[in-house]
Amino acid sequence: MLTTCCLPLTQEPLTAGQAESLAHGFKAVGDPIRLRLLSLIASQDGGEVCVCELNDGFELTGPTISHHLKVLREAGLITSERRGTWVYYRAVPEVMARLSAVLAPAAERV
Amino acid sequence: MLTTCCLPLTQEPLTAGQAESLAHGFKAVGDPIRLRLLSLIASQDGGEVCVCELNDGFELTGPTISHHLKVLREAGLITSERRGTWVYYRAVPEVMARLSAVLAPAAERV
DNA sequence: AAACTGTCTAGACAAGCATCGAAACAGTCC
DNA sequence: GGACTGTTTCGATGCTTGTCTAGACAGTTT
Repeated sequence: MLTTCCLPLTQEPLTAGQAESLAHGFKAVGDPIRLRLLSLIASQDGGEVCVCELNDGFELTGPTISHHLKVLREAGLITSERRGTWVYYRAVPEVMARLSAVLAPAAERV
Repeated sequence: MLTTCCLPLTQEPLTAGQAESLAHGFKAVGDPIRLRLLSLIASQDGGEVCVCELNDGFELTGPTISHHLKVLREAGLITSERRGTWVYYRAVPEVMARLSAVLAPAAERV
C-alpha cells in the first residue's frame, strides 16, 4: 500500500512501482459513487459514519454500496469498525493527503 | 469538465455532479501507465515533451501510448500541440491542482 | 436455539477498458 | 504527387469492473 511516497510529480517522474501503488488509490476514487461515499465519510462531524446512514443517499442496493466501501477500504482510504450490528466507517487522512500531495502544484516545493 | 470546483471533501460532501466531474479526472490517473506519463510530462524541464520521447520509456506500442495520452487530454490534464510531424504535450497545472485540492487535508482550511 | 436485523461476500451478467495490429491522418522531403 | 516519417484513430479481443440477487455471516432479542 501507500507506505512511502511521494513528491509532487511535477518535480520528479514516478517510478513504475510508485505509479502502480498510487494509481490504485486514484482508481478507487475514480468512480463517482465512491468519491461521494468518501466525501460523506470524510466530512462527517465526529469523524465516523454508520453504513446505515450512507445507504440512504444512493439509489443503489446495500450490497453495491458495501462493494464500493470495500474498494475504498482496500485502497486504504477508509477503515471500518463493527459495533454490534452496526458498522462505522472513518476516512484515513494520511492516505488522502498522500494522493493529494502527488498532484500538488510545484509551488509547494519549498 | 472541471470548470468550477471544489473545497476539500473533508469539509463538505460532494454533489453528484461534482463527483461525476472529479471522478473523471481521478479515473484518468487511476492507471499506472497514465500516471507515469503525466509525471513525465509534468516534471519536464521546459514544460513540454515530445511524444517520441515518451514512447521510449514504456514497453507498449505507439498506439497504446497515444490512447492513454488521449484519455489524459480528454480529462483536461494535458494539452497537445503539433509542430510539423512532432507532437508536444504539456501538463495543465490548474486541473491537477483542482484534483489535489479535493483530497487535501482539512488543515488547509484556513 | 430460533427468529430477527444489519452487513458483507459470492456469482452471474452486461458494460467498460487496456492492448494490439491495421489503417487513416498529418506533415516533410524529393 | 509519391515516398517517407511520425502520430492518431479504428476495430477486435481478452480482461476488468459496476450492479444485481442470493446466500452467508455477525450480532441482538426472545
